[in-house]
Amino acid sequence: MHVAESLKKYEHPYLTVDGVLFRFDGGLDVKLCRNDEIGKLCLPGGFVPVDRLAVDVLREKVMAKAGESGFYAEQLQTYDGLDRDPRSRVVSIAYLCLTCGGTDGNGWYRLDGDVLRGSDGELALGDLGFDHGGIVADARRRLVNKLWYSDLVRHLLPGMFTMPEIQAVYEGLEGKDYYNNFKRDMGSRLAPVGLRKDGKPGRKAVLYEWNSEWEV
Amino acid sequence: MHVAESLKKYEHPYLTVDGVLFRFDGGLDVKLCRNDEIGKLCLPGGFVPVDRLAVDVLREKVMAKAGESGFYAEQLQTYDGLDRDPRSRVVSIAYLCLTCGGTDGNGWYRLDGDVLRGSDGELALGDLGFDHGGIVADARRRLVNKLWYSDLVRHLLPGMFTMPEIQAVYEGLEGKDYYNNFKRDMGSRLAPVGLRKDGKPGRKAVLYEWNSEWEV
DNA sequence: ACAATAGTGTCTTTTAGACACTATCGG
DNA sequence: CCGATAGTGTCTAAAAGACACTATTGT
Repeated sequence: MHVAESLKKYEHPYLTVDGVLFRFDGGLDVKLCRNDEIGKLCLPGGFVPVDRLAVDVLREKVMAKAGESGFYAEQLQTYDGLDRDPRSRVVSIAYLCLTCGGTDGNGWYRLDGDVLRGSDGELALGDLGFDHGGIVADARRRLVNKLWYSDLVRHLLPGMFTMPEIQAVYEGLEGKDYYNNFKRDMGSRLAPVGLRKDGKPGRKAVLYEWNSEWEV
Repeated sequence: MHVAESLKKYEHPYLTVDGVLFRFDGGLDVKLCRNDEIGKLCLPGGFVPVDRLAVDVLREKVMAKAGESGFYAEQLQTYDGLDRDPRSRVVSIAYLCLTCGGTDGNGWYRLDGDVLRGSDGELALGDLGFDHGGIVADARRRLVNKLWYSDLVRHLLPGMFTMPEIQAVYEGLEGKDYYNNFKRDMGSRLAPVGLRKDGKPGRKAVLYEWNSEWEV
């Protein structure tokens, strides 16, 4: 068609995806991988070609660069600053991604305030490549904001979990104490499916799964 | 640099912006303009060149195609479906835009459920071009969701307004009744700045402005 | 028995919903 | 005075915060 034709020679921005993959294990961890070109830790991601959906490219790149698959992903925001990549104009669609435990044990960094702690030492959010530090901060804010009016937390937990376990996720992410009111506050989100039998002392915990009836 | 070089010949998606500009005047109105190429009503917007910010292009295009300026704008979501534009792969960053009254009186359509009513008749959201019907629906949902935990409503109102006026916006958008509790619910958001003196019968209403101290 | 963990009950405080009533206006 | 419109007070119901207490488990 004629508009598309006239745009053939039109120089337009590159499009990329970046994934902020979180897990929760006593604290919030984010997956990072080293970018050899700029020599910094970055979010996994890559360029979006004409014939592929951003989220599909995301899954492929996160698998290739970070060894993770099977995670939950939803769009976070699109970053289009003119100089976010000094090499050329690159607009990036960022995704908030959640997983439970993770496939590959490497590349996880505990996000504690503005500092990232990994097995190879400690760095600040601002030390990440490009504008990725800000993207991680935005992703965490979104995750925390949506905790109670979405089912995001599901994706940070296994299919079955106990009340103390899910409460620890909420309390860790929100930095607040729900005392013994947590079950009450969960309302109809959870459905009991059994008892946990671990060798530890103390009363056996009831196992729950997410109630599929529940909706935001 | 070498990556950018190697990407020069790489065919990548076009990037556009689309603006969902709302106003509130007894009901929610959205600004649309006719796209002559596809012969349908569409959101105002256009292509993003390499050297410009999406939001700047948005303002320019909304001014050029819809005659509106001075509105509030925040990013809504990015739409990247492979076939959203049959002519070629076009990824669009959509913006939620708000204004009070508007500059140009034309092109406003009352959004009432799924139907759009304008001076030239009535159509459904699904009759808009591309995926713009869905984008409008997403924008309204976002606006309504953020009403209480953001200051979005400011941008739908003039600098000074009365309690019944702002209450009407909330009640119209949420479809619920706040009885006489609205002032209480507004908490510290508003600050009184005078009295409205219109010629109409009834007690004079107190004029308020947004309290700059208040934050989400 | 006891430390450790899970879970229940029950207060108080705060917030939300509903509406009766008072206060001003113009004509 | 009367119909309109704006605004206050108060009562009840529901939700949130805080914590004492009970219930099980392994050692």
